[in-house]
Amino acid sequence: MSKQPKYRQVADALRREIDNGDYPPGSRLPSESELSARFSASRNTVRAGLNLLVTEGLVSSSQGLGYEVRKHEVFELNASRFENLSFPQSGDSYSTDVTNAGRRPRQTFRVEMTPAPGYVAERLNVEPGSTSVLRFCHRFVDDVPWSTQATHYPEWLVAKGPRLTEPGDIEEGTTRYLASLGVEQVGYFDEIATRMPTPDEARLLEIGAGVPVLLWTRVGYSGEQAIRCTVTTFRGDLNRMNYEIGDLSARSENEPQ
Amino acid sequence: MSKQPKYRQVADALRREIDNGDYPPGSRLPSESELSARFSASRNTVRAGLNLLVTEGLVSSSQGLGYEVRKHEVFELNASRFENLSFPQSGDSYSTDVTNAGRRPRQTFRVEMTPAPGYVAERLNVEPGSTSVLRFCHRFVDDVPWSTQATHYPEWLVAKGPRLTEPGDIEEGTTRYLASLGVEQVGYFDEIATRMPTPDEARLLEIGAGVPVLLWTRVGYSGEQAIRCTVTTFRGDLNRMNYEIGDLSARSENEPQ
DNA sequence: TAGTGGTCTAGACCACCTC
DNA sequence: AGGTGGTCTAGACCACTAC
Repeated sequence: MSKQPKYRQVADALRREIDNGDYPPGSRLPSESELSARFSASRNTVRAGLNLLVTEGLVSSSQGLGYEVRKHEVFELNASRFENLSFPQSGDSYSTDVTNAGRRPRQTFRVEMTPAPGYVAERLNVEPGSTSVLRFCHRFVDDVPWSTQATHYPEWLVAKGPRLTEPGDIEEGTTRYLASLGVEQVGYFDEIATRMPTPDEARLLEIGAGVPVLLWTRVGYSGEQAIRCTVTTFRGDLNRMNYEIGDLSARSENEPQ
Repeated sequence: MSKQPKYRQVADALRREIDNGDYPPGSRLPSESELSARFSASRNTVRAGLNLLVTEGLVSSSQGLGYEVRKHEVFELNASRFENLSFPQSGDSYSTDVTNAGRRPRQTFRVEMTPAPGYVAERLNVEPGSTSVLRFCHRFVDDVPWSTQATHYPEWLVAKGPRLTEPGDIEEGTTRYLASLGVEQVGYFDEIATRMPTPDEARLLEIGAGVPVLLWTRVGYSGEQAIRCTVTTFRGDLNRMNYEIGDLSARSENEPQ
């Protein structure tokens, strides 16, 4: 073992004490000056150590209040059932999911015509920069920013389904609306990635340092044609996704062996 | 617009220049002292700005070398096909996938008997702390640490399949071996989450600051029984997962509309 | 050897929160 | 008012990389 720099010793000691339960989730750490005395280090050095814990997502800090141990409450989203073709739902599946979990959903919504970003154009199989309809949701659970969702529809589809450009919600859901026009989604291609948020994302989702985002890109197909590309950006500390594959009908959830 | 602190101005300016292509991926940023002169700020302030970019995953730094703009090369893993029940593969699916991509796979491997961690016990439906077999892989692509994979099997299954405890690879694959004993995996339950790496994970995967991990937990079922729990920890900057749902057989991948 | 980033200090002043 | 974290400085010394 090589000698660790002092700020790492500070971080390691505090991390151990947090893992150990000395500082449970939601509790406050000692102040910088107390830690400075305890570790015989300058305030700056202690700050460097605390900053490590912040970027690890273990604690958060706020001016005038101190450092708090993060609590993690996770919302799980079933991506196989979500909008599943065999489980048709009425209305907005996000709102029903959240309400079923006993939480209060809220969302802001807007529609705009916009050139398709390269990433989206590629997946919709249209020319980069060609016009697309963007339907954008900013979603909250109990007034905490939870995720953003941006769905792009290609121009040719708007000709068939002009209501896609309507600024308000589509009552029966866009999937159902398109199906009523004979454009039925028969399959999805999902991509999942993670990275640190851009400054814009950090602002929209009120993410502090040390929290990554979970990116979920879903392309919906009707036969050979891609008809939509939905990019959902989740706060990584609050969300988890799951998929069911194959036959899980017999699965028992409770009694241990 | 409120006035930003100086170290944020430094970060914002450099971020804009990076996005703008002034510093392409793989290139080096000016040295701290040069930036210090350019922004009329102390070296410490410039360092605070650069540290922001590091924790955002945009640049990395190394002693004696300077700050380098990260390049992102992503490996995509198809989780619906991977070990898919209808697409049986011979041998190790990881190695074949990587080789098919024209890269060189390498892995270290070990087996141990160990108490099942709470997280795993819950998913295997066994008592927390009861014995399980852990088969652990540390995987590299072209000698870059890529992921770790820990598969736990419950004790009762080892009685049926004693070769699970063999320290070496199982030639035909564990899935196939278990099937030959009448324990066939008929379905999976996948969970996907993200967070910042623990210090241990950061060491194993050689992750610097600003790179989250992607956690993939797969529980395999044979009828009502959970027979394995596999936790894969990916470097978030190098990996992406995808799932295919429904009927994508007609999907066209190339010609724009 | 020269230049780079890594660590550390001591002290100053500001902004925010609680009482 | 007093305590908390947030910002910033000037300077010192160390460790690593390149030449």
